[in-house]
Amino acid sequence: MKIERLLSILVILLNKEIVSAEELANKLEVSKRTIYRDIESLAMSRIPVVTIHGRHGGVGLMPSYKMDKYLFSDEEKLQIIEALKMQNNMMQIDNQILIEKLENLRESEESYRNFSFYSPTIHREEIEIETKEKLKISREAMAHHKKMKIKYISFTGEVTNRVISPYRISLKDGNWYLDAYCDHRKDNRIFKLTRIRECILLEEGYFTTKENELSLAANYEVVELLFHRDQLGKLYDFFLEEEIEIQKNDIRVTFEYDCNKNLIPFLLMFSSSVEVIKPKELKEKYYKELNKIYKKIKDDKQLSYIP
DNA sequence: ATGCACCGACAATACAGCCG
DNA sequence: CGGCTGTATTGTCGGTGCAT
Repeated sequence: MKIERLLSILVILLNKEIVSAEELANKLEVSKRTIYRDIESLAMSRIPVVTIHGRHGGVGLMPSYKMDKYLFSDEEKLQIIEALKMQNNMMQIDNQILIEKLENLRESEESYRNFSFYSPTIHREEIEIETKEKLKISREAMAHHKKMKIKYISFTGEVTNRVISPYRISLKDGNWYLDAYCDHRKDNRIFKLTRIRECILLEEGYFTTKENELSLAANYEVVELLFHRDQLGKLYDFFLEEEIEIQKNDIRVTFEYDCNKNLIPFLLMFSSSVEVIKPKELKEKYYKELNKIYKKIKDDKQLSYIP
């Protein structure tokens, strides 16, 4: 009977912040004195019971005990720690104390250092440091609803000075982007962090407006490319097993791609080791780009040895 | 001042184990 | 089996101390 009551008290305490001895006594149909003896038994079993004196006082459990024994399993705590570490490494969010608290709550002593988010993007280490600084300013701007003044270089090299109100940071295809309302364009725009050359946090605040999704409707088309055999290793960075067809001398890759997005920079990564089979429009666009490069080399007088 | 946790002392009750 | 004894559990009472 006593054991059953002790368990009942434990369950009640796990579900409530503070319970008075009288409430427990009424619920379990015993006297308050018995409840106090039970609490003493729980405390002797190393269950961290805390009591609060005075008005609105009562009996409760240490919050860490609830977290430790009731809410999360060791595995679940580990997952939270990993997510926090990722936030810490990638976003420079100072949550070290929280991570340590959670690590202390884990049953297992084994430290979890199998994950590293040291360099999450495709950029050089120096660029990564610069980007993290921009991320920090952007986060601060979003947290305090402050505007930012930026110098931005567009894809085509056009330089503009803008005042923006950022509302979202995203990591896509190895690059950081900032979604923001642009005072200059009077519309929402997406800014690639590496192309933000100067960035200052302004005192001027902004009101949160409804975020507009800046995505055009996807328009998928089948793309077929032919790669040189020696590109196979690189191809697995971008394509699925079923999209790659290994042939005798080359590799045929067939995949669906949103033709609103520019595929040319990707193709140029493979220099002469790639050939566009279809669609025809992409092939033409690609050759046009190659022609531009060829013309540039041909016109360079310093390179007299080029035929 | 009041409400509540907390505790000691003592009594009542229930139950198990032992013995004749 | 019935009585005795020891132990565990619980309730009552009265008091102390702390927080509001």
